[in-house]
Amino acid sequence: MQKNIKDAGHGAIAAEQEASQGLAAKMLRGDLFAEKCPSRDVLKHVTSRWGVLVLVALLGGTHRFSQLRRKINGISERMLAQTLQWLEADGFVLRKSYPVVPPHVEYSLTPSGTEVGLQVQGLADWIEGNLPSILAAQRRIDANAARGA
Amino acid sequence: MQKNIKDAGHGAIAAEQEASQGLAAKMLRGDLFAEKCPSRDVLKHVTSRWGVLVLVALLGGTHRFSQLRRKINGISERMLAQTLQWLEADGFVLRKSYPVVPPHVEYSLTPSGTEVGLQVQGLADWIEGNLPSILAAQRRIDANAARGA
DNA sequence: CAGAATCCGATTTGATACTG
DNA sequence: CAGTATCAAATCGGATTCTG
Repeated sequence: MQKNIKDAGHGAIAAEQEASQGLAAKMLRGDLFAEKCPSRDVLKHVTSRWGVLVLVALLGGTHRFSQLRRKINGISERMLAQTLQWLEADGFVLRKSYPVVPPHVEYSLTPSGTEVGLQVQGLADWIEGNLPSILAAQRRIDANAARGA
Repeated sequence: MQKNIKDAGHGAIAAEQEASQGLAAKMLRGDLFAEKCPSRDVLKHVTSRWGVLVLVALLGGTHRFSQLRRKINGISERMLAQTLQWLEADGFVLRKSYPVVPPHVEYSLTPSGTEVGLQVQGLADWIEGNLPSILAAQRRIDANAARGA
């Protein structure tokens, strides 16, 4: 493999698809299985450790920074800020800053953000709802593994 | 913060919920907003860098190790093995090993795995389908930021 | 309050080489 | 083919400190 993948900016999908499917410049959809497709970055932000939680939290409505921090138990200021910036840069989160004496900033989902939010909420809900059976399966499996797979 | 969070095993949800909602030992559902809830680990595996791709790939049917490796462009052997083990331990992936001369191993989704798979596929599809507009939004946003938000 | 900046340990990830 | 072992690099992520 070459080392110069650095130049593969956003035009990557086009190049990638052109190579694999012969499509022209007008790209219609991303391909997560393609190594250099920008969609991978978006997926990375959304599915980052805190991305899912932030999106689900914001589905509940506009929140302030410390509101989110309290709601998402265990997140640090650094990671919350970072995650919000990623999601904002992708156009999923809208940041509104009010120039008042004690700073006041509100975060909400854009229409686009609401759509991804709903997708990840589906996943989050499924996991929360099926946790008991997942834990049971985990126990069955490594009880089995312990005895020699 | 204490350092001994190590002891917080799987009983964490019960303790967590008991503390916040007064529930008894019989846990009915996980809570991703709770710091020590095991559901966070499951989410971590599923949304890990390659977890989503592996699940979506397996929705397409049974695959062998190297089939997956070829399909999921850019994944290393190490990470594919690791990811498959996580998903297997959570009961999402079924590993069948045939004791033949050139080793032959097949991976498929369990019923439970198919369900999570469909959830993540929803997300994956949305991202792939909306990539163009996401990229456009990204450009608008940092063009704006460049000029001074 | 809402962050930015810095320090630094813990994880993750990837090449590479080796094995049943 | 289907991995495991090992090492080095990159990144993640938290605690702390500082600012408007």
